[in-house]
Amino acid sequence: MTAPRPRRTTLKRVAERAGVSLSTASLVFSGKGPVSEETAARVRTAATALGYRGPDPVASSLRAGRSGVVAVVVESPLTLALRDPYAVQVLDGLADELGRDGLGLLLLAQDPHDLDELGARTATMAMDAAIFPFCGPSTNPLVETLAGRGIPIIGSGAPEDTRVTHVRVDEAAAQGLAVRHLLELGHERIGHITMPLRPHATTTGVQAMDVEHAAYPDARERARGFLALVTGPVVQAAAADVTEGEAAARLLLGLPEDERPTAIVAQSDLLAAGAIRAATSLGLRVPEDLSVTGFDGIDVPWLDQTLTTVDQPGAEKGRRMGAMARAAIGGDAPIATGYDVMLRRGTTSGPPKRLRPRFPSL
Amino acid sequence: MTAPRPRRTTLKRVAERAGVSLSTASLVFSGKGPVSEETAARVRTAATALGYRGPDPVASSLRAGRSGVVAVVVESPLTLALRDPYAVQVLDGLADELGRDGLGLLLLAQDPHDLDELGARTATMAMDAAIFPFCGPSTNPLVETLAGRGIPIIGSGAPEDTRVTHVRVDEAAAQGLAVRHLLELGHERIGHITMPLRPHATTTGVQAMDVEHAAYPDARERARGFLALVTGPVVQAAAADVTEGEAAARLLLGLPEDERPTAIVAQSDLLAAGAIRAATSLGLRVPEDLSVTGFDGIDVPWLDQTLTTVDQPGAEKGRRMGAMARAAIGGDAPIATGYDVMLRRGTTSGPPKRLRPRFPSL
DNA sequence: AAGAGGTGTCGAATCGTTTCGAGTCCAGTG
DNA sequence: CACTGGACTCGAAACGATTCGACACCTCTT
Repeated sequence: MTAPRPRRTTLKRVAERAGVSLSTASLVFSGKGPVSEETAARVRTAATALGYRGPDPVASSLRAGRSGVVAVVVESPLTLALRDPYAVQVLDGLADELGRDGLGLLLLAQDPHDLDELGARTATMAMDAAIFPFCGPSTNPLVETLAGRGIPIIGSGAPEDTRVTHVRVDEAAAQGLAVRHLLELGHERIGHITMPLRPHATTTGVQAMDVEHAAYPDARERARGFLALVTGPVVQAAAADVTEGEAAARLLLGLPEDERPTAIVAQSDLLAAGAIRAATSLGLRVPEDLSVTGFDGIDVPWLDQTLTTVDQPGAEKGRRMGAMARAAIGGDAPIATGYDVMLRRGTTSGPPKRLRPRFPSL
Repeated sequence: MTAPRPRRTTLKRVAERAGVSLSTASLVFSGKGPVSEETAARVRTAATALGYRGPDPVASSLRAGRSGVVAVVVESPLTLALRDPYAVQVLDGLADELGRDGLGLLLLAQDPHDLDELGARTATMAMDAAIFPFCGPSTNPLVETLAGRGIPIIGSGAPEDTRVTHVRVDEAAAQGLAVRHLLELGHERIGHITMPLRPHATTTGVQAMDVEHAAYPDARERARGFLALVTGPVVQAAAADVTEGEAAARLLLGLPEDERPTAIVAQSDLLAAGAIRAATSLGLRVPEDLSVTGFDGIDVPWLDQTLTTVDQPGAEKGRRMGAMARAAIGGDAPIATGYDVMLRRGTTSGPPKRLRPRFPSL
């Protein structure tokens, strides 16, 4: 936003040179009105001669009252958010769907240490809609700014605000699918690894109360879904990645043997992968000694197993949000929709091994 | 681009209501000119009363001749491109640097099956500069469109075009670092795994000629760097990911024992990780039976080893390109720059095991 | 008291399109 | 021949801001 740009060739100059009116020249480029082939050719020749670069998108936008840009807000540094293949899937579906309407995807990464910086940009960047596609915090100051500008906002559960139209998954029920599966297999001691419950989380055991006060709705709902079915130890991971998943699992597996869970329900596939690593390095076999379930249904090609997981097609979710944004831009009031997920059985869950029963059978 | 939007409150109406001129009202919001506190208050009151949402970014852009948007072109579906943590690092650095100037990052994913679709968007979206941050094809039709619009273009080696200003790494020399390292350790049979040499590549052995005709400059240059120092089997991976890296390595390790490489130079860390998996599953130990080197220097937390790799700080590279875009927008002619990388020794390389010497020592 | 130097305010021009309504011209119809 | 209806073209009015230069008006100097 500094030096002045060299003046560009304008449509007006082209029109003058071609000896037609500005309006006619415009018609030639937009192809909207009837223009004789001869005139059109003259205009095109003039354009080429003058090095005209086509209608200025900004001017078109001003006239059209629409910029063709949809903001996608990522509530953390990209390196963190996009570490998860699931997030990338969502983004891909989103980009694809927006592309269908010729809409551009403006990627806004929100630095948790400097929220205001992004606020300024959200206030001054041209956009027709905004999307919060990931499990971000339940409240976000950007919503205020955006809603204030009259920009339609789409989210997936978060932020929790009436001005945000959601693509909603019943996270609690979804997580419950995995727990039920383990219960049916006969597990009695099940541990849970949550995604971060709030910014700057640490990997540590948490209580039901911490869950209730979580800042991130997705993590909270999944944990609620877990706690609704069983009482078991819950550990929060500092980040939804393999390293922290492993650390969290070590906490659970470090319990005395008769308290140690025979199954771990992780809130994401990456966390589950970490749990499997922890088990392996402790000499536990999966699923014989420990069952593990994930969430998302991503590819984990470097894992030797197929995860039992709650399958949540990310690309489809992204597309759904993209379609909602399109609708909102088209002037339709966006409609919140639900979304179904399914349990997919893999090789990482099985019946528990009954070891050293406390009360030997008679 | 369909229904008309409801009219928004304009600055003009605010000015009228506040009883001041349009120019004064503008001054209040931009904070540029001297305005008495009293007048400013009146304007702000009027704005609130009318629900004025602040200056329209599009109108400002038109006036300023600048949109504040930088396009970032990804030459493949996002799921492919962002699978690589290195790419994400670059993107992160880029976003960060652009953010400093309040610039937005417009993410454009180019579907290899429908190049024209993106062409239309590049032609009609507002942007002040464009960046090709990844190892894309050496020629790209978008360059024509963008250059034709007079938009400055930044790239990292690709596309190879005089209208693109590059942040250049001597890829051949960089890859040579890894090869030299292995030669110094005493390896004599070294294999090479390349990233895809062209769109729609398959995992298969390739010849020097294929390398020379590669469509992707980065892969080509690295392979050249390899071939300049040793003659060894070269296998192309269909994608720069773990799965294809493993498949490619199997091809190399399937050679008869006395031709089988004792070391593999991979063009990316993900490929190297795949190679290590292949070795492990074949019962070969790394580095005792096989040395493996990567390229990029990313975190591979699920690997039990530390990769020996050519360290190429991605965030820094992204920042560099972002800074160049900023400069170009500021009106400075962008200057191509070079970039240094270093070999980082890890635990995946060591001296070769001398097995069954053909000429037993006397 | 005249001139210098600030403040605060305003009018008008400009940014580069798109689109609406009206007007011209000409061929076809009754 | 008068009239209707296309096909084509045009002028002018938006779209919503920013900014330059001019103009008051006031307060200090000298």
